[in-house]
Amino acid sequence: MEKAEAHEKLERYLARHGLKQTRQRAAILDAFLASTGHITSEQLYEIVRGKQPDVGAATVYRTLRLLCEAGLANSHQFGEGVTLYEVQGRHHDHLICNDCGAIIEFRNELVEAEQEKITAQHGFQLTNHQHILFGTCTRKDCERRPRD
Amino acid sequence: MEKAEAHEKLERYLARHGLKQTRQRAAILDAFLASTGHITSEQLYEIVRGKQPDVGAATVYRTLRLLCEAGLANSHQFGEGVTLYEVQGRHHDHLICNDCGAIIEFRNELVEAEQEKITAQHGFQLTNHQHILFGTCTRKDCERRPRD
DNA sequence: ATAGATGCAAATGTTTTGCAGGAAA
DNA sequence: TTTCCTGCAAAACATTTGCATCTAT
Repeated sequence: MEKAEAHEKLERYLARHGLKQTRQRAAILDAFLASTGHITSEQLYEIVRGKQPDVGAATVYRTLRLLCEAGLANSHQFGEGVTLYEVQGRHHDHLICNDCGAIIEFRNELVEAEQEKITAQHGFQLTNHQHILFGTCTRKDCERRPRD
Repeated sequence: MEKAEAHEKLERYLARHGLKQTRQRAAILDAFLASTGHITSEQLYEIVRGKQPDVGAATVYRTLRLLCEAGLANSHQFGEGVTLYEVQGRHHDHLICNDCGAIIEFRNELVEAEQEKITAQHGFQLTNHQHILFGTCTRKDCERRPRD
C-alpha cells in the first residue's frame, strides 16, 4: 500500500465516522507503514517517540486498533502475550520454528481458495484469517532447546 | 484420547523428565479431559476447586503448560487476551464470527495435507498449527455490532 | 463552540514468580 | 533426604481507562 493511498484511506474512515485527523495519528501511521514484517505497539511507540517525544503510549495503542478497524492493519497473537501488527495488503501466513522462534512468511493459493469454500459452507462471509504452522526448522545454527 | 491413556502419557512424560506425580496434577488432568471444546485456566481452576478446594490457581496455570509440553493439550490465543486450551487429539480448526463471537469447528483434509507440503518445502517438520478463519455469520440472531 | 483526542497515571486482567512449607521419589 | 511441588501473595506484563486539558472541526 502506498503511503499517500494509506493516508487517504484513513482520512476517509475518519470522516465517515466523525473522527478527527490529528498530528499523532498521521505520525503513527507513517511510522507503521515504514515498518517491515511485524511490530508491537511498544516498538512502534519507541519509534514514534523518536520523532515526537510528546506522544503517549496509550495513543499508539488506540491508533493501532483504529488502523485495524479502518482496514489498514492486521493484528496477530502468536502466543507470547503480545499483539503483533502488520500492514494490511502485505498478506501472507506464517511458519514458526518452535526452537529458534524464526518466523517465515508464506502464501499458498490453494489454501486461500479452500478457505473461501469452507467459510461459505458454514454460511459465513470470510473477512480475514490467521494460519500459523509450527514446526522445527533444520538450520544448523537454529538455537534449539534440548529436544526430548 | 482415553482417560487412562492420557494419564499414562503424562506419567511417561513426568518420569522421562524427572518430575513427580501429584494429586493435583492428576485432578487437573481429569477435569481437563472432562471438558469439551475450549477452556481457560481460570475456568478449569473453578472446576478443580469444586473437588479439591485447596488447589491454587498457579498450579492450574503451571499444569496446563505442562500438559501442552507433554502433548496432551493445545493452546490457542484467539485475541481476547486469554489463553484457551483444548484436549490434544480432538483436532480441528476454527471459524469465528466477528460479530457474535461464535466459534465453529471444522476440519479440512485438503488443507491439512497442504500444510505438510508447505512445511516440507521450507525444510521444517510440522508439529502443530493454528488455523482461524474470521468472518461474519448470517444467523438471524447473531448479536451483530452495527456494521459500517 | 463543541465533539473528539491526547497524555498521564492509575486500573485492569491474565499469567508468572519468589518463597517457605509440604510431599513424592 | 533430596528434589520437586504447592499455595499464597506479590510481581510482572501488556493493554485499557478515567480524567483534565488540549485541538480539530
